[in-house]
Amino acid sequence: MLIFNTLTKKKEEFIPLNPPKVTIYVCGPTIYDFFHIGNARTFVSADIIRRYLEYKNYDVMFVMNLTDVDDKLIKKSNEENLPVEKIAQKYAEAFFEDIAKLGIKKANVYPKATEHMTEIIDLINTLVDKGFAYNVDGNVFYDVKKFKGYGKLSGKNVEDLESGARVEINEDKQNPLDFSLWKKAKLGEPFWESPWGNGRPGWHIECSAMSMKHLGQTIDIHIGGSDLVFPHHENEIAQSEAACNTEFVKYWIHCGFLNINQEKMSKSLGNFFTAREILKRFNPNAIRLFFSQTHFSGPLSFSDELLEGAEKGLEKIYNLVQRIESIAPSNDSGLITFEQERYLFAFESAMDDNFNTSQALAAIYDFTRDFNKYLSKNEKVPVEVLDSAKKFLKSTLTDVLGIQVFKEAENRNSKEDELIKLFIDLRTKAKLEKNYKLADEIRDNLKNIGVILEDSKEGTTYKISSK
RNA sequence: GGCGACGUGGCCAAGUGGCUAAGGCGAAGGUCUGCAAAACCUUUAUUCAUCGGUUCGAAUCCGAUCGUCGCCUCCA
Repeated sequence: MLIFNTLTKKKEEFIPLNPPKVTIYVCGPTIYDFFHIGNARTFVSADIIRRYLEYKNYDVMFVMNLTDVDDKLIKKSNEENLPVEKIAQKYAEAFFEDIAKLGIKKANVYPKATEHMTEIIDLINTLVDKGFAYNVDGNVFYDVKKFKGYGKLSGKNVEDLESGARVEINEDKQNPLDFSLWKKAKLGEPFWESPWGNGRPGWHIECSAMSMKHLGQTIDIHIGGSDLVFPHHENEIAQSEAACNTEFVKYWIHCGFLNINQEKMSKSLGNFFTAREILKRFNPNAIRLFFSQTHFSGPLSFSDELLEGAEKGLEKIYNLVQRIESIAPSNDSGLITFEQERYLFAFESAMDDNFNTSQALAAIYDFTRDFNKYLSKNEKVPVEVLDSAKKFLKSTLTDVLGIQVFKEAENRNSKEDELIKLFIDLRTKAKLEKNYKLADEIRDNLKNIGVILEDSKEGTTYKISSK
């Protein structure tokens, strides 16, 4: 299995530190607002990576942090006149609701910065003791020049960055690139006691501390958006490796942005939709399919039209699932079978190559087309064929890509089912009497309430519109 | 200014040295149907931004040009 590693800029064979265990850390949200659909893309991508590793029988330990104290939270707290904890609590709840709707599997741990102050302070202490950090009047900074490997992830060097001159000017810093490990509390800000006085941690240090605490000094995979490569992840490496003298992360995985009109969707540009809004308008399975159509590392443009296209694709798969479920399996011998191994092979080969979901989907669509064809040609279908088809769709779409396809049918209410069948019978009678006007009226009216009738040789079936 | 990514059919998007350039959406025609829908079939890129080069052979490697975007400041 190959994974593209941002650190080496190459696809590398994936060899976990302690197989079958795999440790994954994902940079989660700062819980000061609802997350947007671009954030959702990264969360879903990380979820698919995790699901595929589990599919491959790895024992995955998955950690996603929640940043619950920082400048943005403090700002929001002032705006809404609520304590920082309340803001954090509110948006943490919203976060869990939204990721559940998106079908994202729960992490093993969701560590929060405020619950790891001891670990954070210990880590800063180590860095100060080792001479990698310095204290200026209660503000502790990391001394970038002390860490030889600084820039190895982002491909930047300290000199280039200095000449860039876009770095914030702070007279306390020895070097403009040095970053905060501990921020001295200003009046009215939340604070924790520390050897350097009251204050709070800088943004980068929490990830180092929490990753170490929950997953160990060296982890297998660290996932985040491309905009975190520099400075966030670069700084995490500097902190962790300086403190531990061991490699921090074996494989760095970065996700591409969601673009609107060819521009990055971001809070600061204001061109974003919250995942919440989008979930109100689109089926979460269609959203996940939409994400999977493009490789996670590249940019993905976002629009209603594109999402509607994904909905149509999903519909095609739903139709096949429904068709499979409506068929009575046969136990006759000598029936024609369907060879489905090659589709699974194609799917796995694609996923093995750096989680190439768009190629993996092609295998699923090929299966969909060919299996539809098989069903049309064969009146009787053996039990094993139906079972293996279901198994294929479930393990590829649902288990790995997180797209639910079998749920709809299970949720069908039996009263509703009887009622609809009553209408179908009435319409069938009308059709026999060649009363097509009435037949069409029944069909049209049912369609208007989201029940779609389909005639075939075997009779009329119905499906509930996915919208 | 420094660093980096990308440019494939009407749209989205795989493929990154060698079988007929995946797949989805859309469009057109057809099979089936009372008509639809669904499903299936056919058509829709002699060509991969442009121009050069390397090679027996390039969308894929190299160079130049044009265009788009990102990071260097909080950001997934």
